[in-house]
Amino acid sequence: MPRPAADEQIHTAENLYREYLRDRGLKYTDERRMVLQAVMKNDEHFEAEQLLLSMRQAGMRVGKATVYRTLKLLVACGIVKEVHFSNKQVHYEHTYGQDPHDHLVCRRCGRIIEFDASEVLRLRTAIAAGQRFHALSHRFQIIGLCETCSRSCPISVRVNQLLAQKPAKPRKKP
Amino acid sequence: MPRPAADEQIHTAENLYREYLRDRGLKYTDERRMVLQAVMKNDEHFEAEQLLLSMRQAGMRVGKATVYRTLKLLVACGIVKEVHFSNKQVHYEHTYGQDPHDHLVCRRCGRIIEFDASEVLRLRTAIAAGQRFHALSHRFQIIGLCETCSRSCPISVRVNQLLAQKPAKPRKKP
DNA sequence: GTCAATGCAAACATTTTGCAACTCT
DNA sequence: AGAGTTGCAAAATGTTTGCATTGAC
Repeated sequence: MPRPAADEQIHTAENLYREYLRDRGLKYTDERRMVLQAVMKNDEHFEAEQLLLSMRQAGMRVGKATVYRTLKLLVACGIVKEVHFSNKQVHYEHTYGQDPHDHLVCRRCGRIIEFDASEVLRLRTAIAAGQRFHALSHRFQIIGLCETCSRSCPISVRVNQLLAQKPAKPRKKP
Repeated sequence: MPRPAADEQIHTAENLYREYLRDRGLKYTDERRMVLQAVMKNDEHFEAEQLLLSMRQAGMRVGKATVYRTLKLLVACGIVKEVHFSNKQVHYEHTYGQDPHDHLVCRRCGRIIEFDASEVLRLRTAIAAGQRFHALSHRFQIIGLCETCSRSCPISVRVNQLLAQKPAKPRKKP
């Protein structure tokens, strides 16, 4: 499960990206190149804001809007994929050159475990065929408890975890 | 693919809900009852704001915050499930008493097609077992083009659809 | 020279929160 | 009576947009 990509891969991805842009009269700017690099060099999973931060810390100067705009491009050309782990921000992962995989998400500790997606792909093909649907991609995640949490986590605790409503504060009286 | 639930089902769901609340010292209020009813009677898929609106149109008086808070409860006790169709709001669906299913999402026209999830469940069990993971639920969607769109939609158009960035203007040649 | 891209700040949309008043149990 | 709940409006998020300026081709 390699996190950051090798330089080699970055290069191939860059070519794909460049071609994608050229083909539709878009420009290959410094910013777009930098975002691609940052995406490929960072952890596999990330969020937009996080990416922006890590880029700035690395001394690159980019605007937030550019990051958001560029991520869309990268998604469109298939180098990056959107993942919805939480209900808040979108998460991204660079999938270029990675083996297809999906995720197990631990509801308690948030751990993300990847697993090989071959079977899922097979199933997806079968289902799509049955519905005359032209499948292009999929999202699959299994939600539950990882080994550690399922051992240490009595049901009552689990249930309260689920209850997102805030702990119901102490009350003062008039 | 029944959209609204039968009164019978609403009743059973209500009991489950009630018990869930009682078990942890929460109260079964009018608002909570109304939200449940609205959820079950409306279309299978909906968004929070939409639900609020339909409730108000039906003459019920509830605050937005209550709707959001109650939806969380309903998710927690398994009557409602969150679905991420778009990157904007969360969508919900009431799953109580419905056959387990997942979705095909047409990228072009947004159509949602449901399919039986038995195979997915089987696969999920196998995968979870292999990773010593305790699966509780899953999210699965296949993204692509529905039959109609895949016929009428030349590649170039598809690609521009993907490109969420606004400009994506026509290209003229030098 | 053109047309597209950038950065910024303002706009947006959705969801969450603090708090006083209120209600179930 | 008292813990939990509500509604409201304000706050918090995360993401998008308008526009003047800058930059790629």
